[in-house]
Amino acid sequence: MENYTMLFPCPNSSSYPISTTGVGTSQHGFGGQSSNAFLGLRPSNESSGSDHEKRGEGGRDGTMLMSQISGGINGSDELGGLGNDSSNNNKKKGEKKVRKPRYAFQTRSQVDILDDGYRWRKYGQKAVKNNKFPRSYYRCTHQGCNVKKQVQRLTKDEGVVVTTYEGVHTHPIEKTTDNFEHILSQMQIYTPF
DNA sequence: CGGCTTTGACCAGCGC
DNA sequence: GCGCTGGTCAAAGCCG
Repeated sequence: MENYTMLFPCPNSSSYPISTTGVGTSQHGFGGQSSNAFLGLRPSNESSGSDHEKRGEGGRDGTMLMSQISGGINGSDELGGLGNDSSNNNKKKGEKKVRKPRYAFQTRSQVDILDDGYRWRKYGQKAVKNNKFPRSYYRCTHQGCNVKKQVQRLTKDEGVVVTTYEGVHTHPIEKTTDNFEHILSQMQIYTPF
């Protein structure tokens, strides 16, 4: 499966009484880059170099743990396409497959789709192995924006939704609401018991 | 009628 | 080489 690298420190956890847990198999340890990764979704170059060194600063007491999935090969943040012509350049023939860095985070939420201010169109759904819930694939509907996301609910804990973003939006958020808080408002308060 | 979801088919990568 | 799995496409249907 994919490798997940944490990178969502969410500094003041006290403000938001939600709890999200880190996405499972983080083989690379925390990559705690304190960026506004979420909604900014800014890729980091480190995925390409495999110099994942753990900087324990972030994520440990964070409420939302964000993960970067280095799809195994190379996160070449080029994020290229973004508005490129029809075919995505992810798969060129004869070339090493270049995969955009992906960011995943788990949230406890009743709803699968967190309204992050962007508009998404569903383009696929697949049953995944070892999971009784299907994984849904969404694409940003904004013209020229190639951002994708996957949404999956965990079998182990049906209250946990794993959202994986891939790419960076090339346009401003469409709903200018305080989206992050909106997201948080949709999350269920997590009590360990 | 346009945009979105659903769903089966197709394709590519990967492990055996 | 083959089968499995993940990811995407595209046609059909639904809904506002």
